[in-house]
Amino acid sequence: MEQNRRVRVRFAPSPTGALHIGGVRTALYNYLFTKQNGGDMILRIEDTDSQRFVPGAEEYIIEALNWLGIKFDEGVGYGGKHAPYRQSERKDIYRKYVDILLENGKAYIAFDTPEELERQRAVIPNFQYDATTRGSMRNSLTMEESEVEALIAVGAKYVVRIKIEPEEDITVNDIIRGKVTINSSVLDDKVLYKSADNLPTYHLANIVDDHLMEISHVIRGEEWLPSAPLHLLLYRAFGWEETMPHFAHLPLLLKPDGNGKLSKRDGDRLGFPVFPLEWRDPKSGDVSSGYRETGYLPEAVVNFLALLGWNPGTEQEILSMDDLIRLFDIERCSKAGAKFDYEKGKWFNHKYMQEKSNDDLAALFCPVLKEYGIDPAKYDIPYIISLVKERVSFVKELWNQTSYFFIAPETYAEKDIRKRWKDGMPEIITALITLLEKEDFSAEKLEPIVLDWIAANGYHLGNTMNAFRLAVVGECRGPHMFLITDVIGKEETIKRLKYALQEIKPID
RNA sequence: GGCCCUUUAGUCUAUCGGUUAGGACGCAAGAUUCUCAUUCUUGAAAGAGGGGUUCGAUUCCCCUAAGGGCUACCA
Repeated sequence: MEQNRRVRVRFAPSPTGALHIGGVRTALYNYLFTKQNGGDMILRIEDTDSQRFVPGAEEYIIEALNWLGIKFDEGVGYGGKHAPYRQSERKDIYRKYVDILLENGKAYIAFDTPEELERQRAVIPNFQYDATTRGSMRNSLTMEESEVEALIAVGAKYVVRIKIEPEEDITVNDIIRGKVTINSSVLDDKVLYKSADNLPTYHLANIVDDHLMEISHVIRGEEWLPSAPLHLLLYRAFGWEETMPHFAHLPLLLKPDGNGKLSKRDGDRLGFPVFPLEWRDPKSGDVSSGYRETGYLPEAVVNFLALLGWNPGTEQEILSMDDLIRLFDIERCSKAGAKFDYEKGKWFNHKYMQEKSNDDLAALFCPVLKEYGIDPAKYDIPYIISLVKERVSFVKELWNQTSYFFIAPETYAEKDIRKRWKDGMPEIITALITLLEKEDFSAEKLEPIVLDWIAANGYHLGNTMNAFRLAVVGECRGPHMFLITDVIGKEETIKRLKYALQEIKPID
């Protein structure tokens, strides 16, 4: 990389809805790259499509990235010396630069309406507005200057198009893909400035803003690779090629079924969230789930996403944000799209759950308990969590694993009744009640007493303990039995055993 | 259709011409255990196909195929 230019990157989403997980990864890679280089991270909102603007999207994007720990130095909501950072507030700037292009002959005015273009496309196969066709269209290249002026004076709608010179090989040097060359003849004279809303298109606004905001590296999705040559031509047209940013086009995140890139519209259709945060579409009212609400830890999401398209080259997979900033290497990014593997995401969350302290998990779990009508203050929640945490991947799953600590079972798992509540068992449980009633109930004391009693009477250890477990828990699962009885106490344990004796009928 | 990008197990990937092709998720089996889960151990599983270049190709080149992207007054 040439000169000692300060590293400045931007994440430039369009506020057309929730940010999807692929966009999050793009933001993450930008962040990792700029932070490891001591650079700046800029948030620019590209709202030049007034038709597709969705209220709330901008706030959503900021909140989502904030949740994930991706921090900005400048931009919408953060301020900075290049403000404003919302493109809709930069109209005058774009107009000025469009005029420069018009003056130096790099762009021209076209009066063709969308309907007229539609007709051309219907009549001429593969119609493209370019050097071969613009001579027969209604534009400032084919019309008299006086006529153009007259039309504008009358208020005729027009667009500004870039004038692409044909038969020139254009090479973009991509950090990830190397040199990508295409011939200018396959490019069309893209609209730079729209008549519909008097706003620039992405292409123009993007180049002007990246230049003005002194962006050093453009790290974006592969869907932009085909228009990169156009962007290079625009830098040239403005005479900015010397300070043009470096480009890196990231491989796309693909649907797990292998049909296309992951998109916002996938919502929950694929069986997992595609959004970082829950999103309620303001128009349809549809709610799509988010990673946060599903119970993901932000560290897990960041770690998982970082490894979709990049890896450190070692066998280490659990990486904190600081690790990632230190190890990230944009040149090591893979080139091929990555299918989104939700199962692996779950595994990451499990790993991060295990690293959380019991107190931290308790703080996350208490709201869930309250939803179920349990008062956490009455229990030692961190201790209960310590008994079951290793068997869950999400905070919400803690409820399935701990509900019997708070609520006595009313039904019993049929397969466990069938296996463990056989003839003679009710009598053994009745005898167990008699034993328990006179014993000390701490786990360490009770365990040898009960085990010795089972052995002394010649009962089957597995069957007896599992019947005991079935009566107390409702099914045969959970942590060590005497740790459970220790938590729920003598009175409750005996109550549950007595209840089970009336309720459970052996199944043959 | 045109243009561009890509191609190692089901999935994410390591390998920068010479390896028993490594790791992880998932899957299967076993061990541990009063149960389920965790954990541990083991296992099955890959270089798209065809040509070159080379003493030697997963690795470099070409062709084909497949997948993906773009092809709007959307980003």
